[in-house]
Amino acid sequence: MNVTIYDVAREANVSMATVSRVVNGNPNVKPATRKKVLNTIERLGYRPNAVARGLASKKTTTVGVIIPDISNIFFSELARGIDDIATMYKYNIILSNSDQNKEKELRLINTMYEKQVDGLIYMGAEISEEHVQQLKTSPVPVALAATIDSSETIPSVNIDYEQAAYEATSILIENGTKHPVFVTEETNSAVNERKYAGYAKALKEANQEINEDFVIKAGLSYESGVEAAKQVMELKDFPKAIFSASDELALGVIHGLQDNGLRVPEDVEVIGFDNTKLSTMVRPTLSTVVQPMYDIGAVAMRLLTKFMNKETVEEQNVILPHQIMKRNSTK
Amino acid sequence: MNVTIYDVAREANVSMATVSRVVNGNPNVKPATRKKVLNTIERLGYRPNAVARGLASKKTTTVGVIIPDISNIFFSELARGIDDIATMYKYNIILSNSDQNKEKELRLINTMYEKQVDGLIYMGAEISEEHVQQLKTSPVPVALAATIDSSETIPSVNIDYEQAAYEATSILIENGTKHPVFVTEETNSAVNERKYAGYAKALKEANQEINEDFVIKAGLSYESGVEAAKQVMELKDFPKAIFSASDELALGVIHGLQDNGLRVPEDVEVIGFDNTKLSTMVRPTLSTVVQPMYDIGAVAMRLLTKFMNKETVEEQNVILPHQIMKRNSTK
DNA sequence: CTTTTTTTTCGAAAGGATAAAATATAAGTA
DNA sequence: TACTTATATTTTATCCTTTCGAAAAAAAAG
Repeated sequence: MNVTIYDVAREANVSMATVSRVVNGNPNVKPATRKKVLNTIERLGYRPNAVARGLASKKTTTVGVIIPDISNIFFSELARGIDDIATMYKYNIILSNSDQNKEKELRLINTMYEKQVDGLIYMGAEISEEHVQQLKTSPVPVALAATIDSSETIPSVNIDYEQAAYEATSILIENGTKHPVFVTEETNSAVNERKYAGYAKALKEANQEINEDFVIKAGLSYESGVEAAKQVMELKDFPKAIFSASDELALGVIHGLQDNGLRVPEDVEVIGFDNTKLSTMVRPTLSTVVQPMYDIGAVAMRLLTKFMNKETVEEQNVILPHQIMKRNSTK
Repeated sequence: MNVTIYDVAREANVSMATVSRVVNGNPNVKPATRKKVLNTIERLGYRPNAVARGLASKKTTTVGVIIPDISNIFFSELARGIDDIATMYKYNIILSNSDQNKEKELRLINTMYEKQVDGLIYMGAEISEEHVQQLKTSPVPVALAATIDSSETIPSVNIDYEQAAYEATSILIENGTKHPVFVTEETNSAVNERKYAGYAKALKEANQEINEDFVIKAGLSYESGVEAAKQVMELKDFPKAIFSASDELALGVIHGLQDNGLRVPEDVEVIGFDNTKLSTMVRPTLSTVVQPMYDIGAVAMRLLTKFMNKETVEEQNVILPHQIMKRNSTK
């Protein structure tokens, strides 16, 4: 049926091993032989079977990518960074959505192992003990991207969320709002905790006792942001500045405010987080914390290649630089 | 090193075949034996090797997905639909970005074949003769998603782009603009041609001679939209209505207009295409053609499963219904 | 208690490559 | 020319399952 390496070997009058060497670009092949084999391959339309190769070599040149939701603009940007570097190093990615569902996450990790991926990139909010257990006993290298496990035992690539949140909040305080509102995702993740910590730190530094009414737990979506804006307006004497844990939420917040006749930034300032493409797609354009999503994905994948090649890695927990991008939603 | 089916067989005092049957849920196993094997599997921590299985069974339960750019909100939504249905049918997806680069596309198709995917979902703008050739001689089923090959010989899932564009344009005409502007992507794809055809049809029906100055070729991005808005404003006596070939472009157009003091929809109406999440994330909210991206992906994947199961398929070229969502960017 | 039928289980052959050891050929040196 | 050394090539084993025909065991029938 299908043309195999054996067919090529027979037709070219060489052994399978020689064909294999030609296919894999091994230099130990006499030019004349190489040419002969190449011709035969061409003539028969031979296409190497990566599955057979994977079984024999124990390498699939495939890495698993577990992602909360690829249709989310934040994660899709990360995924793009991952895939570009994967391609650069000749890997393909098996991508699966977890919806941050613990069962599904654990199952997916196992599926990836079954599929014999050479490495795994994992993204997710809550890293439970079971997660750590399963990832630490992995048969292949693992790297977390934009994901924190509190034990810090698994290689990862992130920014300094606490510091970033601290800076963002501080800007609002400096601009004159004593106690800004924090609109956060209600997900119970280490990343969120750190953002909160940074927010709290800035308040403390300004000698503000933290008021939990000013911490609004919202969903992940734009609509939750609109909703959150309403909640903010219901606060009596509500603060004139809002720090949002994501850009999408921030957009919702801005529109929620505008829909109720408030002006941004004149009446209320808003600062976002992530610097997704969305941040330039609003009016006013969104001031935000630049989290280099693409780079996080790319660096995580690069890190993974190092592990897969058994290169030595100096620092397993990479912190990428962030910055604050001031646009027009803040003064 | 690794626990294999052979180890399990030995420890459980059965043959490999029996273990295999247990693992695959084959009913022809005595309950007592099943239990014994299951215990051994548990005890040894056996995990089936999907690569070996793939080689032996010639099925990898993996499908290839070639996508222009996963970080694009339109495609990531499609991808999500694909993955959800794939998961439902126990497939995993190998996802690769093509950037609509012909070389890369052709190379990726080949890579997918090498990896022995059980099927392939392809998305891309320009389907050349070579593409058709390579896809038609595929060793596995193929389905196009939101992608048209003019020969219509490859199974596909789309909406009726011409009709949709016709309807969108007609609305603008009915609202009082004799000859709306069409801001389109400059990519030379069959989908774009059909959108143009629909636009032209609506004009013709309104007895308007088509003015090519009113057809503006832009890039794919938001920024191109902003740019396009400027071009529109430079047209003397420019039309008061714009039909944009995508939502992202439309957002750019709206903001480009607003940044120059024009009001939407009072001064200029804008209608988009796709109904991505973006369409509700602008002010005014965007009237647009609803293209069910998620469903297109899902249906394409479903179609593919039918082919992979060798089920008979009534219609290979599926046309999903579209609709017009009127929001606030039109009167 | 045979014989027949049905249900379980086994053994061995694929499946298509790679990898390590062994052999053959070519080139270099004394 | 004979002997090393280096370069090419072949041989054989292995990777881990599934699959299928055959054997064994169990259940049903006579």
